[in-house]
Amino acid sequence: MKLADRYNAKETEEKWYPHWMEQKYFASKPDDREAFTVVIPPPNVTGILHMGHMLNNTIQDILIRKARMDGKNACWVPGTDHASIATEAKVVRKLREQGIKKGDLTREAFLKHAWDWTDEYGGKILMQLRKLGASCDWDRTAFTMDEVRSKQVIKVFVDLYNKGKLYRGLRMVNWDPQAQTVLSNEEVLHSDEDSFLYHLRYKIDHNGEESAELNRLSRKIKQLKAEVKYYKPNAKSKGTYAKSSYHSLSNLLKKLEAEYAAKEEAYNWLTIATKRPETIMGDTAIAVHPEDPRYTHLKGKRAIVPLINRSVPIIFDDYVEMDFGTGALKVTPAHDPNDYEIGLRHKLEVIDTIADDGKLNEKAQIHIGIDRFEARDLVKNDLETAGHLVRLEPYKGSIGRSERTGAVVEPKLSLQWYVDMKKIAAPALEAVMTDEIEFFPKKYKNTYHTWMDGIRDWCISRQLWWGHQIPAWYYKGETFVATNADDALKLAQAKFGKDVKLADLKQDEDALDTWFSSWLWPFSVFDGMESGGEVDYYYPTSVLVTGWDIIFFWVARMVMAGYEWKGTFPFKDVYFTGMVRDKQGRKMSKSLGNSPDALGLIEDYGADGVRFGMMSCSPAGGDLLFDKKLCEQGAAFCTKMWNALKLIKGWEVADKAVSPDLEKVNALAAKWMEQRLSNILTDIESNFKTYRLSEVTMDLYKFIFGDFCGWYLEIIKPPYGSPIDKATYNQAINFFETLMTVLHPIMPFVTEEIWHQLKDRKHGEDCMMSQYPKAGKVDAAFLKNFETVKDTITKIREIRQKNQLKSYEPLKAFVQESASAKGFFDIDGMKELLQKMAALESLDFTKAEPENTVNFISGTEKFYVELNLTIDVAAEKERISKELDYMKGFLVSVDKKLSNERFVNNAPAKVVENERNKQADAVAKIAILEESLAKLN
RNA sequence: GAGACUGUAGCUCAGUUGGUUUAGAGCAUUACCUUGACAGGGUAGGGGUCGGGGGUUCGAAUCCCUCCAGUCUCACCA
Repeated sequence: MKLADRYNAKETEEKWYPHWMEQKYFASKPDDREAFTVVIPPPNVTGILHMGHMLNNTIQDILIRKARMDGKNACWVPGTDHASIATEAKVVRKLREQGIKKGDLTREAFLKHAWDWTDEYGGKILMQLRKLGASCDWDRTAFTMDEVRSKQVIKVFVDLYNKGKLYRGLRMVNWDPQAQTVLSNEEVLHSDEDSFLYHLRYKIDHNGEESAELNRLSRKIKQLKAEVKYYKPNAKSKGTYAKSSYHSLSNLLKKLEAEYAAKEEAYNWLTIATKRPETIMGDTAIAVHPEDPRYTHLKGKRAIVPLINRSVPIIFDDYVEMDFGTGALKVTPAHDPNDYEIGLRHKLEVIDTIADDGKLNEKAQIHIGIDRFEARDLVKNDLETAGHLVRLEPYKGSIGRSERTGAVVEPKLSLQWYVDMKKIAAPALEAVMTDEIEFFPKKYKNTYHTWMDGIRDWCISRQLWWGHQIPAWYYKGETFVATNADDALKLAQAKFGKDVKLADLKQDEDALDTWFSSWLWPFSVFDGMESGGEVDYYYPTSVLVTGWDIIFFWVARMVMAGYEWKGTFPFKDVYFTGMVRDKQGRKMSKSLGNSPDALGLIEDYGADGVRFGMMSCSPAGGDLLFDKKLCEQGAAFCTKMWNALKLIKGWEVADKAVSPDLEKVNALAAKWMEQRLSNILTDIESNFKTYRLSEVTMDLYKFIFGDFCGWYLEIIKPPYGSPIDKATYNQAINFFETLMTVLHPIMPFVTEEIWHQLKDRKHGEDCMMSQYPKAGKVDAAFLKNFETVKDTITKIREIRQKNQLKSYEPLKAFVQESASAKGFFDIDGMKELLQKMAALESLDFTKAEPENTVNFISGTEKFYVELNLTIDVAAEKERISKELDYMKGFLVSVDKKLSNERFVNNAPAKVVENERNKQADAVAKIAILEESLAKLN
């Protein structure tokens, strides 16, 4: 069969993926092999594939395919999560477009819509993963809200509650007014934003009590005014005395008036600074620092909240920073976590002035029904009009926004469910710190440590319907937590007697945070709460591949869940991928429009091209700057391999080579290939162990492009029109086959295709299921010699190029006779190889420098190439001098080391010996060069 | 405010416990070659005082200190 002229990625992909599926290669059942398990970070069920998914799923697929080829029972479990906030928002929006309000629907009706939506769009992303070549066990596809997973989520909730590690409490929470749900701390993103610090003055309420000092001043001013009037110059006044009295008195009056104004301000007014003037209607105190001298006189006093004229106490609390703002703080316990704490300490009233939707409520008294940000401007205007706005100071401060909706988070007092994290965090922290679970890269241990150390309770209830409804039932102020309503009823009856009926119990309306289901993922996908089933075989999983951005959301919590319910870690290794950025280093985002269409890329460059592109730019852990060019390079790599296949398959095969010399050359090349293969396999194994997959990718790229195609195939390529010998042909096919196996995990499609083209295969014989080769022994001396011959060839090519000789023009060459040179050319095929590759018509030993030649050193040998043209003596001299200088400099540095007694005494023997060899080499080369130079003079 | 990380060729990065030629790769670039697998090719070359300064050491891109520049994470300063 004739091979296609060009490699067709699309055709290949459409051929092999279904074939692998039919053969059930992706499926895994427990057996007596070692398990290699990976659970997919479940993407949002209604999401679409983006670059981040491409990256981390490519990595997972590479690891899984490699493990499978290593003879392990590889199991990659796919699935999706229900993404409660995001999905609910999408469904709500869609309903609104149809003119349906969520509030008008019952929970059941709404959930029906949500399930319809999920069924329609759900799992699309998993179909897209197949295009990438992902070898997931699709029969195991799980969903965080399917029956098996839901059952476990509920069980976990009940279990934690019964163990006292879960509680319901009234706390200051992060409220998302847009999604109208509470959020966990991790779902709030803080960033600095420009705003203002409003300086507002509150009137001090002295309860009718007057200031003696002010009264005294006031009286004085009155007197003075009268005097000033008396001395006011007019027609009758005469003399300088009157005039000067008038001036000094009126100056004094001015001073006193100013003093009065300042004293009056200080006595009657108190200025505070706030970012949120719209919350003053919820103020229930003003706080100052107990040791602030500016405010000591205010002990026991009260202040009047502007606009609504509420009298609130002035309290003293050392939370207040004296040097921030004005040193005085308005206290609004309902709308600020710190104020809430202060409120608790001072038993302050909590007045909640903002409704769930972010609009002011009737408690605010003014601007009711206006959104908080609009209200901010309105209140500011009101305050300005009423003379309470002292000044506006531009201010940059941290603002918390909802990760999902982007809405500014509103602190709010609310009754919610929490996991008591301190009670489950300890083993999870230790596991990572002691490397029982190993992080790649290591630096994330730190991040993890900091977070775990200061861990705060996890708010898990959400005011949403799309999710697992909280299994808590309420009756007469009591809470009954059970896996189902009947069990809850039993609990209630045990407490309140048999008269309690199911209808009397009211189940909590809220749903659970999505992460409360995904943190069970490594065992819930195997229905693994209880042991005895498959979970015993597959758990703990081998490695988790995920972005570092969800280290707290997901990774840390999975570790905790693993220890809590399975008594051990959920995964042995964690490989954190970086974020995919564009080539300018910007985050990929919809608004920037810099995020390439993932499927479009596959369309353009083939799945293998894209996989190569992703891998060649992804150092472990670092962010990767994605450039389409790398995919292009990947696609070109496929073409290169395809062309190599065409070359080999195009050869005519004979029993023997055209000459015995060529057979020797081919045998030598085969030996070299074998050695290099062992060499690279050793590197690949160690790089796989440390997840340096971009190294593996690049090493293979260079090896196949350079060593295999550039050298090996060029060496064995038969002369034009001649056949190749059968042995060499088979070797070449075998090497190629091995290379396809080695590359398969990274580029599965092209390797499968070429692997099949290389030999006739039986049905069910496939590259993806073949065994990954193992490294053999490496003969370092041999490899070094081969490098020397390659170097010699290169140098002869260089001479040709410099002298503008054609690459095929035959040349005569000589080598300086010496023991080492003899040894070198004793290697079978070495001489013939050099002659073939450098197009030499002859290669002979010589004792003296032949006429008309230029020379060079390769390894420790001196070579001469005869040129039938006049040699540019000056240029030659310059070239040799340059090399001589380099060698001399080099020798100096080596000599310096060796003449240093402390080096010789302290450095390891191997290092010293190495230096001695370098020295000897350098001395020999310098001698040769000097001799050549002398000849030219 | 606290902490972490990074700084090596035009770009993106390797450089694995300090010693394998006085620093490597891919891409880009330059010159040349190219009817014999491959212009998505071949051959060769240029390009870096390893952010600056100081120190430890026989020896530093690698360890320590300091400064500079950048990135990120965490944190309740109104």
